[in-house]
Parts: sequence; C-alpha cells; structure tokens
Amino acid sequence: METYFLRLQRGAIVDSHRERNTLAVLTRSTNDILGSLNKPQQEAVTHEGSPLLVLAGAGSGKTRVLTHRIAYWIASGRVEPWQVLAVTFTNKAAREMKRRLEGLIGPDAQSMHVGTFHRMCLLWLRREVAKIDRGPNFSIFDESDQNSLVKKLLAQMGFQKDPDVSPARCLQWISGRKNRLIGPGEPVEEEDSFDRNVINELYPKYQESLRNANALDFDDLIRGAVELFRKDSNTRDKYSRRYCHILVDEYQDTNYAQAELVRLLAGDGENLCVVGDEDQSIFGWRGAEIRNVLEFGDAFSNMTVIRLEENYRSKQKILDAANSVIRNNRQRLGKDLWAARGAGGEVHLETCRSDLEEASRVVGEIRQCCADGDISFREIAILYRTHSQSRLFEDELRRNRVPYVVIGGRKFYDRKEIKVAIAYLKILVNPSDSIALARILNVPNRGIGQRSLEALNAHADHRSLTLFGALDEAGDVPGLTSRAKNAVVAFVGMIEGLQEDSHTLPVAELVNEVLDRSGYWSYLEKEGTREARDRLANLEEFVSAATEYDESDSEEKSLANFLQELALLTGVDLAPEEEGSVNLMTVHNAKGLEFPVVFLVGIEDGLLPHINSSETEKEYEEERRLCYVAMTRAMDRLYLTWAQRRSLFGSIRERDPSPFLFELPDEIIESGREEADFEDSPDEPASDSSGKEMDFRVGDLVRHGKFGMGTILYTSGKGDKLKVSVKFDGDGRRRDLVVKYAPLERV
DNA sequence: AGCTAAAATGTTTTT
DNA sequence: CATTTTAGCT
Repeated sequence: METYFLRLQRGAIVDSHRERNTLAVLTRSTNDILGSLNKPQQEAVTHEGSPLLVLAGAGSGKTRVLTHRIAYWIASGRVEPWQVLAVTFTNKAAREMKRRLEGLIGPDAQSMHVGTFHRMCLLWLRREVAKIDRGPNFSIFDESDQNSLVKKLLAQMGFQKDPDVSPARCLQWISGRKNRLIGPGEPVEEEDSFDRNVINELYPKYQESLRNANALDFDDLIRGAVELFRKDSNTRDKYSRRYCHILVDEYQDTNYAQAELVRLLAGDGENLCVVGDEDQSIFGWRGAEIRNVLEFGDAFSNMTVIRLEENYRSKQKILDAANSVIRNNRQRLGKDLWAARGAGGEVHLETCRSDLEEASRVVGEIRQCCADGDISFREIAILYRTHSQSRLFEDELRRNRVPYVVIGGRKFYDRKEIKVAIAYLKILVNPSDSIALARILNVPNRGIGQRSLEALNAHADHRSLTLFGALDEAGDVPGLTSRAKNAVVAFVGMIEGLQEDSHTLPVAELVNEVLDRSGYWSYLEKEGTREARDRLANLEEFVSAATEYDESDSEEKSLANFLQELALLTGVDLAPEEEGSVNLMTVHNAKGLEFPVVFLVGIEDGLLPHINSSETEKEYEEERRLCYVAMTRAMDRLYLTWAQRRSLFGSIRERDPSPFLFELPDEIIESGREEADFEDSPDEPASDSSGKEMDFRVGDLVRHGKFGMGTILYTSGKGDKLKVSVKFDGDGRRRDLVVKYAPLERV
C-alpha cells in the first residue's frame, strides 16, 4: 500500500520534471523507435484508440513490438512508465523485456510493472491482503504441497487404494475448475461422472484445507485477484486507472481466469494490446484457451487486428517445412510466414536405428558443426518432447567432452534438503502451514514418527486446531508417548525461538540458524556419505541464494516475500547462464527462444504426438503445434530425427515415425528415406491374413476408392500395421493410410 | 520408531 | 528405468 502511493508521487514528480524538456527528446526518440520497424510493426506500435490484437507469427518480432510500443507511448508522452502493465508468460521473458526497455527508455523502466500473471497477482494480493481471505504471510503451495494435501484428503475419503483416483488427476480437475473460475460449491456438468462426484467432494475440502493452512495454490493467485477486483470495485478502479497501458504477451496461452482478469483491468480495452499466435498455443493442458485469441473480438467488439507474418529468424527452407506441417491444423486463423532473411537454410531428416544411435549421430553432427568453425556450442539446441529424453544426449555429450546445459525441470528446488529448509522457513512465517510442518516435524529424526504424527493430526481435527496448535497442546494429546511429548515440546520451543529471530535476522542468516538449531547441519555432517555431502553443498548454495536476495534491492524484503518469490521460480529461471554450452530442453521450454542450429529429436508416433495426447483432435493439433514451435526455433539449420527402436519402460520397443514427418515437403521426406537403413523393409511381398496384397513401396502409383490416384511418399510398419503416406493427385493433399483397412490398390 | 531392502508404480508438457 | 511406497527386520 505505502509503496503504491509512493510510486504515485514519484510518478507525479517525474511528470512535472518532464514537461520542460521532453519536446526535443521526444521527436528524436519516437523516430528512433519507429525507424527500425516494418510497416505492420509500426502500425502495432502506434495504434491507438481501440483494443489491439497483434497476431504475431513465430520470429516476427513480437517482443520488439511490445517493447517498442511501450517506449513509443512513453516517449510521446501518452503514458508514464509507472502506468504500464506488461504481462508475460515466463519470468525469463519478463526479465528480458525489462532489460530491453531499460535500453530503450533508461532507468525509468524500473517503475513499470512487468511480470507473469502469477507474479503480478501476487503483488496485488500482497498489497490488498487485508481484503482477501488470507493472513499476510500466506504460503504458496507448489505441486508437491498440493500433492501431499490431496493425498491426505483422499485417504480421509477412503480412496487411498483406488487407482482411478490419483492425486495428480484430481488436482488436474480442480485446477481445471479454478481456471474457469468455478468455485468449490458450484455445480459442474462434466461427462466423467465418476470424477465429477469425487471432485465435487474433494474440491471444497481441498479449498478449506488451503484456507486453514493460510495458503494459496498457483491457480488461487489468479482466482484470488479476479475475486478481489470483482468484489471490490474501488480496488479494481484503483488499479485499472493506474494501468493506462496494458500489454499481454503470449495471449494464446492465457486461460479463462486470466482473460477475465485482463477484462477487469482493461475495461473497454482502449489501452489494451495483446499479442498472440494461435499456432504456438501449447499449454492447453494447463487450461489455456486459444479461444481467447480466436474470439478476442467477442470480448472487445471494436478491436483492431494486425498481423505480423514477416519472419526475421529463419531461412525460407525452414519456414517452408514448418508451414507445411502447421497447415494441417484446422483450429487456426491461418497464415503463412515468409522469411525476411531469404532463401536457403537446411532441413535434414534423419532416421536412426536406435535411440542410442540418435544420440551419437546428433552429437557427432554437433562436433562436426563446431569443428568446421562457424558455429559455437551455445548456438545449438537439442529439443525433445519429454525431460526423460535428455539423459542419452547428456551421456553422449559428456563422453565427447561437449559442454552442455539442461534447461528446465526445477531440479534444484525439488531436492529434498532444499524442501526441508524451505519448509522450516515457511513455518516461521506461517505456522498454520501444516503441510510444511508435517514435512519437517521429524527431520532430522527427533522421535516423532508416523504414529505420533497421526495422533497429533487426529487431535488437531478433533479440536479444530492447526497441526501447530496441536503441537502446542502436546500434553493433552491422547496416544502420544512421553518420549514423543518431550520431543514435541522441545521442537515447539525451537520453532518459537527461531520465530523471534526471523523478525530481526536477514534471510541468509536465518537459514543458517534454522539448519543449525534444527540439527539438520550436524545430522548431515555426521552422515558422512557422498549423498550427504552433496546435500550440504546444495544447502550452501541455497544460503547463497538467500544472501543474493538479502542484497537485492527489491522493495518489500521479508522472509515471507522471499518464500513467495521462490515458489514462482521455474526451472527456466534457474538455468545456469553458461555461455558456450549446447542447450538441452523440452519444446515447451524452448518457446520464445531461437538458435542457429536446432535438433528436434524423437519425432516418433507416441512421443510427438505424445501417446497420452493424441486421442482428441484438440490434443492432436496441440502436438502438431508443439512440432511447429520446435521447428520455428531454428534460424539456419534444422535437424529432425527419429529412432526405429527405443528403450522405454525398461524394454526395447519398435517405433514408427511421427505422422507429422509425412507432412513435411516431399524432398525432405525423400532425403530422410535415402538415409534410412531399413532392416525391416520387406524383401518379398507380404500379405495379411485376408490375402490382400501388401507390397507397397515408395514411389508406387496407387488408386484409392475415394481419393483417386496418388503416389506413395513413405511407408512404415509392416504386416497388418503397414502404413503408407500417399499424396493424391486430385486435391494434392497427403493422407496417412493403414493399408489393411484402406481401399487401396497398386497400379 | 526407524532403518533397509524389496516391491510396486508410473512416467508429458509448467506458472 | 527411476522413483516412491511398503514390508520386514532390528
């Protein structure tokens, strides 16, 4: 609150200071700002007076448009920096945007509000905490906290052994409802009746537990902000008046709740600019609705649309390949990118015999690229669908002494020792956080085992206390051994002592104190194993992270704030910024990035598209977009690889190429076909049980009952599973057919 | 209570 | 295959 007003005042001072000497600066800088942009980009930057939807294809310079639009509006005196709200999808993108804005408009950029939806909502909820249903030091539950809680609740409901009711699935349903702003008590019509019944019971309990723990989950941050603005129009007005200039990046990845939040703040949307690309929507599984882009005009009726289709990143050949894949999606407005950088570029399709060969060929190619001299390691990325694919590449890179970084995966903060340290800290600021408390109550061992915990929990339930409240009454808890009682009393004393210190000590020192007095330091030191030594080292690193926070100049420094910020960090944010290393990451993590050389690996049926998301057309198209996003990361060279055999779940499986590969331009498919060493290509005509002739080869002319004449571009599988990709003369389209079922005949 | 070893289980993507 | 859960033992 105070800072908000301080900012208002500071803004006013800057304002009057500006009056006198802006004119000269102004004309020069607005020209500068527009000079480097193309026509539609300029339009997007200068557009004024109606809600603006920028449909920005991959590599079309959308971050440029966003930053320049902000800079232009500031330079031309329409808004002050502190009136700007820019929402991005990742913290990393926010940091990058801030950096660029500082370059454009100088230190004034500091006063802009640039961050993710979650980060911004956290900021508002903290400032208006008196108006929400939580105490000031609320915890933010991460995925594992949510998991522990749901597990506990499901056990209470008698579902602990039911394989159909996994905590993860339940959480997904709850999250789905929250993202659509459906409260715990509201009726829901969903087809899956079994799930519906469980969730209808679970959701209110879950929400009540969060409340009792003085905690919010990720989705609650958004929902909480929406509720705040809906309920209290004064607060809403305060913020919507403040943010005279609202920009939202990656709009195709926003969910219903986030879109509603934008609507609440932007009002009629006159000062709203959203940037999105329906072809790059890859977070549908998290509740993102492409609809927000496709139906932007419904929410903001007088909107203006500007399309950016000039791609500054990739050479034409790469775009051709990417375009020819994405063209097969039906859920799109439709656009074709063209390369400002002109013709050229390389696209290679490589068929590998095994996943091991895939790794060694990719690494071999990387060494080749870098030995030839014109490419450095940091300009190369290996992209995959799932984290688990990284291992083979890591091994192979290490063997070849090629430096690499794996980006994403939250590994550091997921480590047990770090979670323990964080759980201790959480309890100091928010003793109601029973999930954190249960996690460390007996770490290191102090003789309060499972049975004692159960007794304490039961007592807490019975007397409507938090778990910590029950600890306080240890003496009255039935079923607690006297040894456990003593241990609990000592524990409570320790926590209370630490709580006192938490008001005075900086975070880093407090962490030290916590680890010291809890006995965790000495417990690990006594262990003496290599594992324990690793843990100690990780904790040291955690302490230095805390030191960094203490020394940073963020405005509302406190332990609670430190913990809340920590909760919003992701693997991408934590990636070591190592220059000179090959980059390994999932396609999802690669969004927004670009590399001169890209290897997209594991393009197999079941992996990309992933087996769990190819049921519905909606899911399948999202997988295709994933493929598209990956391909459009490449600037000069794109390698597409797949393996005919891959070890999965511990056993080696035969693999089919991804259907998306058949959608590539013919010459790329041909090149992949030439390189392939098909051990299983049939030497003699095979036939299935019905005796139908099954001899189909690449290049064969075929006739189809419905589609007419066509040419075989690719074959895969064998016997009953023989599939062919046929390009039909009639409409020039390519279709994948299973020979056994298709009315197909060789000519 | 707590440790170790064996068994089961689950594996997509992330703010 | 790798992580988590459980059973059996001390």
